[in-house]
Amino acid sequence: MRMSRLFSQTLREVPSEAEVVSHRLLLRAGFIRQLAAGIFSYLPLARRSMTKIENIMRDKINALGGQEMTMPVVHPGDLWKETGRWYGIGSELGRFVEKSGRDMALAMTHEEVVTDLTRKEIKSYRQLPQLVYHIQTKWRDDTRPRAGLIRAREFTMLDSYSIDADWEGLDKQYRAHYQAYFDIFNRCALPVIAVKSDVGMMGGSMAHEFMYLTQIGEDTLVLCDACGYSANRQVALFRKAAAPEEEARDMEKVATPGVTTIDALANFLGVPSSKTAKAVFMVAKVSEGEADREQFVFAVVRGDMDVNETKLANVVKAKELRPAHEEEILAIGAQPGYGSPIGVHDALVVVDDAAAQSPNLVAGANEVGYHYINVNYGRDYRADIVADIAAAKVGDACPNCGEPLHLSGGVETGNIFKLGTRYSDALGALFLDKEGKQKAVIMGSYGIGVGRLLACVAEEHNDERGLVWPITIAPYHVHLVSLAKEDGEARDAAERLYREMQSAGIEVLYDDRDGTAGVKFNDADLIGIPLRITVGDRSLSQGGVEMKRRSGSATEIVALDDVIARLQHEIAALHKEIEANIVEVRFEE
RNA sequence: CGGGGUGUAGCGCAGCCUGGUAGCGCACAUCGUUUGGGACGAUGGGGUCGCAGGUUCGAAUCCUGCCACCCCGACCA
Repeated sequence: MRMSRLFSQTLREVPSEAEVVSHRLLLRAGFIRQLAAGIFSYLPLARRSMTKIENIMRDKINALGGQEMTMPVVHPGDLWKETGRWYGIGSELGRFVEKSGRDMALAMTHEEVVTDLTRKEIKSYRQLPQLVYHIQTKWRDDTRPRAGLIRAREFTMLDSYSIDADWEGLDKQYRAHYQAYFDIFNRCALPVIAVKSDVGMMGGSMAHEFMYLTQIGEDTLVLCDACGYSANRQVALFRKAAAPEEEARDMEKVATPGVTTIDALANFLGVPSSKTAKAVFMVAKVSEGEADREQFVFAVVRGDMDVNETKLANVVKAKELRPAHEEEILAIGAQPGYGSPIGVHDALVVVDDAAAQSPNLVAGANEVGYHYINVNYGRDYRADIVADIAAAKVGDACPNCGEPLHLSGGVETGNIFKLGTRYSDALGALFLDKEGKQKAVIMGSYGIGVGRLLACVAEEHNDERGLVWPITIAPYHVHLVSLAKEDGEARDAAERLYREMQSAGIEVLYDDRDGTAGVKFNDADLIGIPLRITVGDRSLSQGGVEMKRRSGSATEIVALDDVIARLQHEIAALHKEIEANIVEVRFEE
């Protein structure tokens, strides 16, 4: 490609809307342009890189036996009503009405459509297992898109769907994806870790997320350096210190004027916060068929812990959870600041297992200015649910090995879900097994965001001058910079090299523009193509052209006749360096 | 959805407080001089000042409403 003909231009100044480095550089280098919040055009340079990413994905999923297809972006609302997600998902699902008056949905994911296809195509165990995939546009009307391609509303995603006759088959395909996904990220030179995660709106029984660790990440991960335990904070477990064994003492009301926080309470009574019970008031939205119902949720954790809202939402089967208003709290017989489950009514009481096992806690008296001491679960209050609803925090003990946990930010670049029969049951995707018995197919779904992956690679591989693409997904292999002033020896050499590279299959971006060396070098650094060849009178007088890697500072003079062979060697070497970094992963159950 | 901020040429910004019909840098076009790390000079093209009302002889500027975009939070794969 001649740069004089390239559609996009580099920007000297950063558009003011861009804050994170990948967004800034992708804009400045002319890879992307924003049309609206979270909606982007992918210009020719980005398109080339994304095509390379997609081809890496195709390689890896094809190797698992995947069959590529394309499912639509516009879906009938009825299909989403059949699985209940039309009602279960809020404004994030794009909806519109056809001219005939029929409800339609924009694809935010494709479980409905692939399961609908499955129920029509798959009749017998003889057709199973199956693995189908596509690379397709999704629309998720995120309330707050941000950070360029990291969190867009319209984006392209690889998603594959496994269909099996039995659970062993699902396990096998799930593990295969676990490995294949690491391979994909490794080939793109993006370091990721896999963490256990919440199943969220997908439903199902097990999920892992592939996380790129970075400050700008919006997810919080809980990690153990000692044994490698890793989980999204939403589901992270931790070992809770057992409460000391004590005889239950008599409950007693004590005056605690003006003491409304756990810290103040522990201070006032001279007890550790682990000897107190913290009350958290939430209101859950629970789906009941097509309607939603609000349910007051009274959560209790020990004072030294916080409620994990995802865990809580899961145990109460809530689609949404919000803090309760003061009037709602008073209405169930509780008192903000002095709340406890003792004597409340019309509330779903959820008690964390550690709080339930801790004797003689301090808890509110549901009366302004008073607390109870020596409150004991079972004797003084009851629960509808006892479960782990506490959030892991820095320094908590690892659930596997007991060593202290730490936290990190992460961007979710991919995820894998064991869907089980969540969708096949809902849509009746049934097959006949060997015995002629009708069964629901067992499914898994697996996804990677293409644009987000591109942005994460840009976030990981850059320096103060611009992007530094790994060879595997760089838009071109070689940036050929001509410093020829006018027609002459240097121009002829550059033109000749450009033709030779093209016929040798070397992908080359040729800077044939008029302009100064500074402008061209700066653009080359900004765009970040891995290899740079510079042709000018000076290099010719030194015996040829100058070759330089974008990632390093060393330059080498290469004779004109050797350039193609040297480049082929360098390109192969760069590929080899990426392959060398690929590590064997083990599947963490 | 709550809090904060910003909308003036493709990009970055000034002008707004104190109303008088728009300016700077970069980019773009032409010519000349330059040419190995963002050159110089000259000339030129490009803006219904986010949109709609209002106040006024007169609005980028003052008032009201709306919209868009960004950041923080809530939310979310």
